[in-house]
Amino acid sequence: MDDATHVIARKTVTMQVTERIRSMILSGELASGEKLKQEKLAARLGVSRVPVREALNQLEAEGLVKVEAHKGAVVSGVSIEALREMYELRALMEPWLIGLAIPAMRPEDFDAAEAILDQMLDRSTQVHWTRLNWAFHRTLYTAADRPQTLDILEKLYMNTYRHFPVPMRFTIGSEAMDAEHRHILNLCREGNIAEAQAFLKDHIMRGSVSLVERLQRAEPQD
Amino acid sequence: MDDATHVIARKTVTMQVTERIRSMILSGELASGEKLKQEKLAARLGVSRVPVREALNQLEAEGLVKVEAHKGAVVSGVSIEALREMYELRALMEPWLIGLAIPAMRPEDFDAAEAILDQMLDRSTQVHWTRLNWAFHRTLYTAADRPQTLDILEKLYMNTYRHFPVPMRFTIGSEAMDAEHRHILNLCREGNIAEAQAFLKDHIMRGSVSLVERLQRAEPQD
DNA sequence: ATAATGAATATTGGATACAAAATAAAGTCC
DNA sequence: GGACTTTATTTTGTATCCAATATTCATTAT
Repeated sequence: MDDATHVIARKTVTMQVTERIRSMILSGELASGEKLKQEKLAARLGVSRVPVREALNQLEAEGLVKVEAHKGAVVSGVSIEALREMYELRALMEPWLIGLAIPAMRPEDFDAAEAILDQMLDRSTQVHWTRLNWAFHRTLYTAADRPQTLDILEKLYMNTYRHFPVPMRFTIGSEAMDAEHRHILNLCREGNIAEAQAFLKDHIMRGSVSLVERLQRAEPQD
Repeated sequence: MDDATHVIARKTVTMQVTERIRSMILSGELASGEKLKQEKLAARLGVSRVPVREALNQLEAEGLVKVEAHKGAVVSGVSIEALREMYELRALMEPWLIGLAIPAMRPEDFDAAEAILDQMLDRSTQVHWTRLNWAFHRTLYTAADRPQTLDILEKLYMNTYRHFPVPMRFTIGSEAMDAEHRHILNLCREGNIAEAQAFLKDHIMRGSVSLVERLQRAEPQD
């Protein structure tokens, strides 16, 4: 087990703890519904309870945990309805964003997006597929210069992708998905705003139904 | 179990401090850019620094303060560009929401909305005009049953209305504004989704340009 | 046996104490 | 006199300790 050798300067302990717990949640190491006891986490990370508490509060703001007064924190689960709503929001906001971005996009933006797509084809990096996927989408929107909107979307991403059932995390990086991404990128290159918006919206909604169907099959009740 | 004396308790100190500071910011008692020193606030509220710290972190998540490591917290100002973006987001999300809500709205929803409009005409309550305004809008959207979207919008509201210049806080509750609100409500009653969406969007954008113009006149530079 | 009641334990919330960093204030050198 | 260095003070970050609340578990009564 690696540990302690992580001497991070200029970063507050709370920040480090926050990042650590966040990545444990996003990776699935901490599953939905799991109780996060301050003392256990503090001992495990070699710090006191205070930064752990602040980290848990921070993560609650990000929607990753739910903390109730005097009861403690649990890794937040997400209902199928909530997931649907998140995708609806994405389908609403992202086409709007890309419409603003396209006229402002520069060659380096296209290159950056394409580089990410190439990375996604690399089998060895598939573990991080979800992160690369968001990186790709975000790259398309940066030229729009709407930082608050991006923040909102980033939170939505974190809270959708971490709920992908395990088998799905590997199959989603398929050729079909790659083709869709490259199609979006091409439409951006051509400056075809209307088409890009429409296709992007469909792209997102396809992801939604695909995920929801999987989840409903996995746990029909509950 | 008869006395209604202290039944209100059940609230953690951190929550109380959070609400107190939040209302101080929203009311303008704490102005944008003001430094919020933990010790001062703690002494003023008669608590230790710990709940104050947690409150400041919570308020940062809400966008009301900005806290930098080792430097402290300040009441967050908002640039004109940021305000514009917030209004854009509202103009994007609220028409979508109302489109979902209208088919699901019930008589009591209409009544609740109208009651709020009547309240807004009461001169004595004008101090809370901004809150009533949001209450009205939110009432229009509750039937849509999109809780996460409402949360996002609520944050946006808090961060736009508190930047209204003081004179504006009293003039905005005008007859013209009231007429617009009632027009929106009527369109909902009629089930005229397309018109309601279009008018609502214009309504929001009118608010945006009105606010931005005021702010630019107030502080032309910066 | 089951439900209700009340101690015992575990866990979180808050206060105090200490450490680290930043800001303010002297002091030194040129 | 001004800029840089160094010291002192202030302020925030973290750890430790105590208090409040929730949870568990044994006890008792029905």
